[in-house]
Amino acid sequence: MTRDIDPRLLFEIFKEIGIIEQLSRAQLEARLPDGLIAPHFAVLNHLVNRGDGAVPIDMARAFQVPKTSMTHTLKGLAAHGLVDLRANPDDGRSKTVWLTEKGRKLREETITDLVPEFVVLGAQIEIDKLAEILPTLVSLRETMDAARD
Amino acid sequence: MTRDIDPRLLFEIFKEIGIIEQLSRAQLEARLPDGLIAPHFAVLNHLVNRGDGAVPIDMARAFQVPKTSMTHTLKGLAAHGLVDLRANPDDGRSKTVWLTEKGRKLREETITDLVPEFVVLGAQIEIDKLAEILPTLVSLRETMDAARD
DNA sequence: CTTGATTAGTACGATATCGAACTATATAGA
DNA sequence: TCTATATAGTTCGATATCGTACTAATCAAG
Repeated sequence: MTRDIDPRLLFEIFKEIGIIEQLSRAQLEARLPDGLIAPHFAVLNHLVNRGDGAVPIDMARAFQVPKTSMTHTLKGLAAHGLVDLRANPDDGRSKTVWLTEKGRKLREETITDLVPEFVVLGAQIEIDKLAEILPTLVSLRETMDAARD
Repeated sequence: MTRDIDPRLLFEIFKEIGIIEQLSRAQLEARLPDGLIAPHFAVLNHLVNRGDGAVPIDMARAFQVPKTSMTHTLKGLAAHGLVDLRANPDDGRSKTVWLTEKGRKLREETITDLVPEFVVLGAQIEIDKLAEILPTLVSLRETMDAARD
């Protein structure tokens, strides 16, 4: 016997997720230098996690943003000296993105700055419950991600 | 014995939430008429849930956006004939926001359009798990919301 | 009441997002 | 090899977001 989902459940979940996203983004951006916003940080973070030398179009796809938006974000990061853009030796149309020491350091410091905030938050909610939702969030994200074709 | 949270857990949760928010917003906006985006829908939805006649500044606070952004969003909704802006009889500085029949209908139809998408999604993930995360998301949102002073 | 401080909304400018159109390069098929 | 198509990146224009500054109305202290 299969059971259909109550659409209102997903509606509510997405509503809560939207609010949490907004609040967490505000917390992050409050700790970033002037002129930098969440997408800039996300790129720095991505480069640390996945490694330097990524191609802009791949990052645009990873973040689900138009390539024009990625161009703009990278331009901002480069202007702040946080990444270097180099030609891609394998493909004359594209570039590769490299973290500078400054970029690496900014990401590191921003995360450090966030930790106390996270600890306070962690003290006010049940950590076990938080740990439990992560796999479901990952699975939801993966399912939605796979569905976009 | 108290246990500190691992900041990486919250970091991961916020990362997943950020991605899910982006994907769900894309799904929503794909179903909205040209010129309308997620914030417009959020306002319509808010007015249905909380009732007509809300004051713009209160909605700005509810959505955690600057009042200038709310002015802009309401202007767009009014231009599309989805809300009416009227003077506030109780306060000459402010206005009240009222849904038009068209606005009510658009919200209704958009939700209807989303249902099939939600059903497909619901068929691919464990509904029980989804139902379980909602209370934790609510609690996380409430805690973060309360912390912003 | 009067006056100073506060509040709601808007105008404006800077930056962000994103679709359409364009350029340069790469790739695939004859 | 040629040529048509596809792809990466940029430019440009429209709209969105948001901080600053302003106006008008309200509130509060005396």
